[in-house]
Amino acid sequence: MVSERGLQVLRAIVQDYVDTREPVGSKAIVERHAFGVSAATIRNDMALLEDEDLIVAPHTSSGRVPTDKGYRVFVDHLAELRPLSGAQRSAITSFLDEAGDLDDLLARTVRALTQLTGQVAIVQYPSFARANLSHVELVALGGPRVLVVLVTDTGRVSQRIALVVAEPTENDIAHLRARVGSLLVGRRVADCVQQVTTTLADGPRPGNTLDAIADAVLRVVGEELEEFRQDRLVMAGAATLAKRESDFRGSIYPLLEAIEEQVTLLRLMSEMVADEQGLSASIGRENEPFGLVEASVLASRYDGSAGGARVGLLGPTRMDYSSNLAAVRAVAHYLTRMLEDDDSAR
Amino acid sequence: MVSERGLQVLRAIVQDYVDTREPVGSKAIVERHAFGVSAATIRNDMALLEDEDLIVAPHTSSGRVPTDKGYRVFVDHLAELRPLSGAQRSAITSFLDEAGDLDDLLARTVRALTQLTGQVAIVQYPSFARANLSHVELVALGGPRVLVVLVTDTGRVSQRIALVVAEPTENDIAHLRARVGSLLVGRRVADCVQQVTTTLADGPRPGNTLDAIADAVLRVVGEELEEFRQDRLVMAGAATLAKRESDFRGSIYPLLEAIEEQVTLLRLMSEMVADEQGLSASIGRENEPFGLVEASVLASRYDGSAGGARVGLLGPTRMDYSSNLAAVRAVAHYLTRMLEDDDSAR
DNA sequence: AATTGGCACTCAACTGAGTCGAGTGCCAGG
DNA sequence: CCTGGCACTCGACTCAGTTGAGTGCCAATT
Repeated sequence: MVSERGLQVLRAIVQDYVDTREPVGSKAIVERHAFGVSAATIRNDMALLEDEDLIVAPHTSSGRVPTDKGYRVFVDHLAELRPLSGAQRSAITSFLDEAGDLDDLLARTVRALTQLTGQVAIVQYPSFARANLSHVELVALGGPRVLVVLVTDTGRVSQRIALVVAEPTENDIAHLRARVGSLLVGRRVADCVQQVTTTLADGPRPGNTLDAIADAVLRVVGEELEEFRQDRLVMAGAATLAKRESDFRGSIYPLLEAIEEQVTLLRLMSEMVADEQGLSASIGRENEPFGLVEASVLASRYDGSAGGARVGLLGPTRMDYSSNLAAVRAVAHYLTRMLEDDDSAR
Repeated sequence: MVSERGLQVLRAIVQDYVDTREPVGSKAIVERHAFGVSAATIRNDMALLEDEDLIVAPHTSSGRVPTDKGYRVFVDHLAELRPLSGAQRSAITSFLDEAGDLDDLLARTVRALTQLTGQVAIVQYPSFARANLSHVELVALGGPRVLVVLVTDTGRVSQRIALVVAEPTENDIAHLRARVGSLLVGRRVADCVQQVTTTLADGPRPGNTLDAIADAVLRVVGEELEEFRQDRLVMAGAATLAKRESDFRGSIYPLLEAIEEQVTLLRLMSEMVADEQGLSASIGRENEPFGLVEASVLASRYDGSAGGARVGLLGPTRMDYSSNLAAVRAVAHYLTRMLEDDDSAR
């Protein structure tokens, strides 16, 4: 079993290794940290830590490096989150305060987070499945094209063009608007999807032109709603990976690909288990199913009236967990506040 | 002056170097290419090419490598575009045929191009400044929020929410819609911007609530129009840079950053000068003002009823210009065809 | 005048021996 | 349980020597 001092040694190793990028030896530890004991004692502790698979020696005779398990213990038990400086805090708030709509706010959030941490920042769009559909707007664009606009009560808007069989009259449009509106407005997005599919399935074959147009419009509405349910990510700082490249044994290709694909990261983030503070971390090999064995992801829940989602960052396993976790927590905090306060801006 | 055979030697050097990634020597050339002369003769030619700064020897005694100027001559005079295979052509067309709206079409275009070339693919949104505004739609969202939707005759749609001082009535909305519509509908986007700013500047201070609402709406319309004018890029394949990393002497950081920033690439692409086929290339040091000295950009113009823009790719200077230029040309060709044919889908 | 074979020369890349030193494991003594 | 001491390991570095691909140049050939 690892002693209390053993854990302090682990903490020292993690901190120094993150700092210097070099394996940490017993002598370096007694020099940099005020343990009241000799190097030989530290060595004994290190031998125990190695037995527990918390640290490992790259070569028979060199300093030790934390294992993924070591980082995990550090994050769970040893890391003291290093709070942001006042300047940083006010920089974040003023930067986020200037945001216009939701898209802008999230874009600013990732930029702030990547700036703060030097890592790849990620924010998940608030999930809209729980939002209610508040408006359906149809606009004849001339010819066989009808613009369909959906608006939720949480302020998300999306539009798409439906191609219909014939040019609808103003009257047709008004009629359709009423028809679709009564079917969907006021319902939750998740229910709307259901509603649309059953209506399309149950309804009689289109008997006349108007019915055919209605069907086409409904199909487009369905596609659009489907997109509401899909989560999306906003990211920034992908380029920073190139700077940290030496932190990765292999190529950064899988990371860049995951960033481009998004779907892998979405799955990863949604499967992370948060602690009581809403913070979560997935370290190194824990990301094996996602092909990101040399990376860590830190995330925090944030909330808004639309229902929350996650904000976090992606970086090499060898990262400064104390600072980065604190930054993620702070940004999530401010993001939540922005979304609660100022409903109007969304 | 460089002889005709000298140029053939340059071509051979470029091709072999791109192939093998290693400096090519005189002996390798006579082996791989059927020049009817001896290695010594080739050496003489190579000396001349070196005088002209078309090739360079990394070390006193090793094979030669093309200079940026050498690539330039190759691209301008020597490259025979290697046409795509039938399978590739039909893959592109069927992939693009499935596209829904404009966004989807462009997304598919970059994916096809990055697939084809293994490089970073880029497409510039069609410029909308010449398009006409065909619809302005206002929707009261309840409370002080008004949804503003703009539609151009080329099918681009964008929406944004305006915050106004008081909740407008249905009547107010109808009135505003007519007012803004008569001001802008039918005009070219570029003119609309002008129109909005002068109206906002000249008009009297808002005398009543409705005027204040009108002002707020107009301001939002102005912002939205401004965004129409800004060009945007769609990209894919950034991760491929990590694979080709060894082709870059320095870090790929500046490249990833340019990709993330977009604005650099936009400037670069807009300043490229196309040949009579609409193709253009910017090679290595020619990109110095943009900080991309180890990269090349190939681009081609494409056209649509909305007015055209550019599609292209970004990769290391040491790339297969023959294949890549052909791929860019082909993709631009199909994209143009899609945009001409099938106006309805946009 | 262009081409060619021959030849001396250069220089990066590789090899192998030797040294250095940071760091370890272990042990006997405090 | 801690500590100083000590033998040991092994990567990193240095240095000299070798190899070989490739060049530049020149005199001879066509």
